[in-house]
Amino acid sequence: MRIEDTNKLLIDSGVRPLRKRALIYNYLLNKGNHPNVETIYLDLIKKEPTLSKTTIYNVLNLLIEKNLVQMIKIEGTEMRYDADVSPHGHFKCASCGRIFDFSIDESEHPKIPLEGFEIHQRHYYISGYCTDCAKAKLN
Amino acid sequence: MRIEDTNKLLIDSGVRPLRKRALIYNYLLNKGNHPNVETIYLDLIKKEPTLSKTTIYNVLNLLIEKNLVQMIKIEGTEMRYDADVSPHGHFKCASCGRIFDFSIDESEHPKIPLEGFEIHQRHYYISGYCTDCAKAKLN
DNA sequence: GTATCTGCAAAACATTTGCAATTCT
DNA sequence: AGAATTGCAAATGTTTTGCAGATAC
Repeated sequence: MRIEDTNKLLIDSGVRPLRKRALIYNYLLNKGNHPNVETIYLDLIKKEPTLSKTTIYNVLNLLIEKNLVQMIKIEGTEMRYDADVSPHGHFKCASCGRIFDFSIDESEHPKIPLEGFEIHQRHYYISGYCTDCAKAKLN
Repeated sequence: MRIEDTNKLLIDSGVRPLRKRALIYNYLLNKGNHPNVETIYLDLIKKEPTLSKTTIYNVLNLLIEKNLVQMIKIEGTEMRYDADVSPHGHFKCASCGRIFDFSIDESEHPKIPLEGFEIHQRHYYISGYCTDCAKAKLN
């Protein structure tokens, strides 16, 4: 996705499309993985040497508030960030560390046996071995 | 559960049933909630004044390794700990902060559309408002 | 008696905050 | 110009680590 299209998405959500904001959001949209702040920082300072981690935190928190990005808590102590806010699950491979997205059909969401509870968000996290690592283990 | 029974569980999992280990595991088993390290510490030093947080971290990491305890990452940056390692979900109330357990029937687990992946753990986290807070909001 | 465990203090990280400088319109 | 944003440095909060002393068997 081009920066201009990213700007448009920001404007549509009531966020002023500032240069560094758009850069960070564009990065998340295009990479499609689930980077931590460190990775975002190291990747982006190549093209934007004055970018700081504080700004990355600021922007991410803003984008989360505007529901353009979601936090993923699948790694140890750090947060991962995902520009795909549609309902989907995450699989973390315990061996290679990669995180895989998978879709969950609406009809497949487990019923929550909690009477009168109001559900806002669902997070489905799976851990185990991905195909590659499961195969490698057999050898 | 009595300490003697906790000791037995530890031995069955190949863990030497040391005094402070058993104390911490027994606490988690009996409380049945999802305390953070701070809460465990404050509760247990009442009866075991020489207990340190370092030991709590050490013991928890050992119990996790032995699959007697699982980490729950539903709060901001801190870890919560749960001695119930059977498959179940957690609901976090965004208003009062309480965490509720709920069971998920085996047949209800969503199918994971990832060919050849080996699943070890499933975490299902829901956030929203609990019944009490949902009602309070209406007033 | 020896290996293991514990606990203090310090280190290591991730994230937030205060505030002055910069940028945007 | 004026309001919002940025970035440095410091603060905060959680978890880990190094190592000396204590404990278990």
